[in-house]
Amino acid sequence: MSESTTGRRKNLSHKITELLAEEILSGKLPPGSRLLPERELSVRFGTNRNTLREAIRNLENLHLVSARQGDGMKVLDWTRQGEVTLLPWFLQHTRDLEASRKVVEDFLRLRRLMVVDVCGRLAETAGREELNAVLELVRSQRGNLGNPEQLVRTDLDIMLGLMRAAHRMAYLWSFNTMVRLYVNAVFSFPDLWVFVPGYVDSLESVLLAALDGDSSTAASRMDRHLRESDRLIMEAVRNFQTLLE
Amino acid sequence: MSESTTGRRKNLSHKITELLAEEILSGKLPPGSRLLPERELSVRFGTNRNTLREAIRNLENLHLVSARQGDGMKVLDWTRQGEVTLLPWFLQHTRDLEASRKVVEDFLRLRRLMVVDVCGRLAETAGREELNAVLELVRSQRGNLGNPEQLVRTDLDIMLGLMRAAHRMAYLWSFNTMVRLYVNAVFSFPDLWVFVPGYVDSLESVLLAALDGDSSTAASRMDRHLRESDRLIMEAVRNFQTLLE
DNA sequence: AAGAATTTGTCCGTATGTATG
DNA sequence: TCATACATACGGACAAATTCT
Repeated sequence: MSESTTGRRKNLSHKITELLAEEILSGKLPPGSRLLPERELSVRFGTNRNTLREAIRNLENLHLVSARQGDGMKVLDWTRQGEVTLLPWFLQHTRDLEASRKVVEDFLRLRRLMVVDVCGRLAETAGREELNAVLELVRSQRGNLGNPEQLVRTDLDIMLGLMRAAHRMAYLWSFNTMVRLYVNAVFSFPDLWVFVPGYVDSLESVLLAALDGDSSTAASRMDRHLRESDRLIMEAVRNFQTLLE
Repeated sequence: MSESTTGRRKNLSHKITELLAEEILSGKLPPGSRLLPERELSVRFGTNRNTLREAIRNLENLHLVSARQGDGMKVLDWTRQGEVTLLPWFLQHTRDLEASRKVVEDFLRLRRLMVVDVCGRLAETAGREELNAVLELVRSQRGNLGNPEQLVRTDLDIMLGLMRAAHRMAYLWSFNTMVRLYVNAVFSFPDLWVFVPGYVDSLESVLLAALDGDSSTAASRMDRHLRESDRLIMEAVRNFQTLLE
């Protein structure tokens, strides 16, 4: 399912995955309902069993359906059993604006928790060179103020840089997964490219505190920064959703 | 890759995935090195191209390798670009005990961050019936004190129950992913089935605070509980690793 | 600059195994 | 016991992208 995060050309099985995911996430195929057998589905979509099975496997990886040998395929209760990779699919196919707003809100909140936690031990885990490298990245943002897309892109790099600097692989890998899910969404909606006033100064002060050996100050500054940033983003989301109605 | 989380029989492509992952994670195939072409690899593993491509796709999903049409396949810098799903693979194939210890530590820490955060708004987001259901689950643990495996299993259910009760899909789905990665590891090592003294009382007091409308007390209690629990688990990990040396 | 060689991407058809009801 | 339905594996053909000559 890395196709959903990269911008690659879509193959047939991916298109079928989207069609079936749409039917499931929109409620047309509710949890518990059974899918047609593979052979019949492959006829319905005008393809062969192998290609269709590709699509089924994608749906299984999203925990949208489960297939049992000898039995058949049924739709799972994805609201309870879904995987994190389901997030972009959900946002794309649901028509429940309130639910998708909550998903974005929680997603930002998770990001904040992780980043702030990492900042809280930055001085102990990161080397000065690494911190300086991120600081330089932050300062380079002054030159990007006229280029929103570059601003967003570098902002993600800064967060990733902090994760890398902290040398916590589990955090970095979890963050990688989240960022990859997020990046497509954020680049699809320029309306959400929102930055707080004093953006560069805020982040700069975080790095300076860390370089000063004061992790807890770094953490509290990052917390304040992200809370404000997330608040603006959620405001933008609401405005954007209002336009859709 | 759901095969790695479920206990299904391993097919050929999965075995090939493990062989190649082992070579990569052990450093035999370092980042930047190129893999043999698909056709040659399929011969080397005594299979056909399609089955081998299955394995390659698994490695791509783990962000261990990338394949480019017309070019070839190369090993990625997985320490920087790995996905969260790489965690169990890393733990299984690395021989770096210190690194794997840190991974487990961070994993537990992530769990704590998420669970505590959810507890911090439990009274506002969860219904009384849901909280009572989790409370009942907690109390049922008294009857499982002689059955460690059931204790572990229900402990996971309690955490998942809290996530569900809070009605935050992004949290629940992220947590689902983490739990599924964790569950195999934890059930493979009974040495790590460690529970703090007063386990049931601790969790009970969390739920009672939430039912009392006091989310912040619930959160701080859960924080204390998980810090102590994680500390014991890490101690068990260290003891276990000492035996391996 | 053009074309040949190499390599992955996509899709199809088929045969056989295995779990389920 | 038997039919059904998914699971696995193999082989082949052609398309598309890249690299090299």
